[in-house]
Amino acid sequence: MKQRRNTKQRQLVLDAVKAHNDHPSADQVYLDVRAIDNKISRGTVYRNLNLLTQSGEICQIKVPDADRFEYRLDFHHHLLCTKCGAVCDAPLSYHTELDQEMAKKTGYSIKRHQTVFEGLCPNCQHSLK
Amino acid sequence: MKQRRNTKQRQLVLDAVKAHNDHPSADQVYLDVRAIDNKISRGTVYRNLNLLTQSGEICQIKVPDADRFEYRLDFHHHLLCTKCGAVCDAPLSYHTELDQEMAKKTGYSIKRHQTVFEGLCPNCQHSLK
DNA sequence: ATGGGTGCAAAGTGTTTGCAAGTAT
DNA sequence: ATACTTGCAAACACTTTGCACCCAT
Repeated sequence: MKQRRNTKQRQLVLDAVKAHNDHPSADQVYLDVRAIDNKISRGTVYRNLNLLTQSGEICQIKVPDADRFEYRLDFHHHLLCTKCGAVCDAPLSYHTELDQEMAKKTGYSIKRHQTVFEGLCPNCQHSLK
Repeated sequence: MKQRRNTKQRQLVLDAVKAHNDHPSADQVYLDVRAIDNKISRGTVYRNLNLLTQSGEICQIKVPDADRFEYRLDFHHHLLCTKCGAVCDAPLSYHTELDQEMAKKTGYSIKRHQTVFEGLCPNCQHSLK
C-alpha cells in the first residue's frame, strides 16, 4: 500500500492554501508557492492539491473557470460573484438533516451537499453604475 | 440592437435538450443533433446552448467534467452521482427567502442559489459490492 | 535501496473564437 | 440587402500525465 512522504513542495502547497482566506485557484497557489520555490512546477502543485483534497486536509470548491481551494474542514456553503469571480464563505449553517431527507426520498446515498449563491459582490454592484 | 433568428440548428438544439430528462452535456446534445443533421458543428451547438441559456429558455448546471443542460425554467436543485456522473432533479423546494437573507447578511445582490447533493445513485451503490 | 515525488513538456478535455460563406429577415 | 449564423479549424484555459531523474524513508 501506498504511503505518503513529506516533501518540501507538499508542505509549501498546504501552507499557501492555509495562508489564503479568499479561496485561491490552483494557479494562484502555484504563483504563491513559486514565489518561495522558483523550481516547483504546475504539475506538482496540481498533484498535491488533489492529494490534499482526497485526504481531507483541504477542500475543493467547484466553480466556473477554475476550481478553488480552501483550508477549512467542515461542510459549508459559498457565495460567488458572477462578475469578478470572487468566492467567499456563506453565513448559512449546514443542515445534515437535508442529506438524510434527500437520501430517503431518492434512494441515493448522500455524502454531502453544497449550496452556491450567485450574485454580485458589493464592489461589482457599484462598478455597474 | 441584435435580434434573434430562427435557424434549423437552433431549433434542433432546443429540441434535443427538451427530449432529454437526464441533463445532457453539450457533447451529448451535439451527438443527438448530429444524428439528425450530420453537418452541424460543435461550435454551433455550444453557441446555441449558451444563447438559449442566456435567454432563459434552458438552464445550465455546473458540475465537474462538463456542464449539463436542462429544459426546465424554475430554479431548483440537483443530485449528482459522484461515481457515474448522473444528474437528476432534487425533490427540494426553492427557498427564495434564503436569497434575501444572504443578501442582507453579506451585501451581495443575490440572483439565485443552487444546491448540489453529492452521493451515489442506487445503481452505483450496488455495483460497489 | 526502494518506490513515492518532482520537473518538464506534451497531451487531454471541454469550450470558445476568427473567418469566410451561408441564410433568415 | 443586411447582419445574424454557420462550419471549420485553430486557439484557449485548466488540468492531467508519461518519463527520467531525485530524494524521503
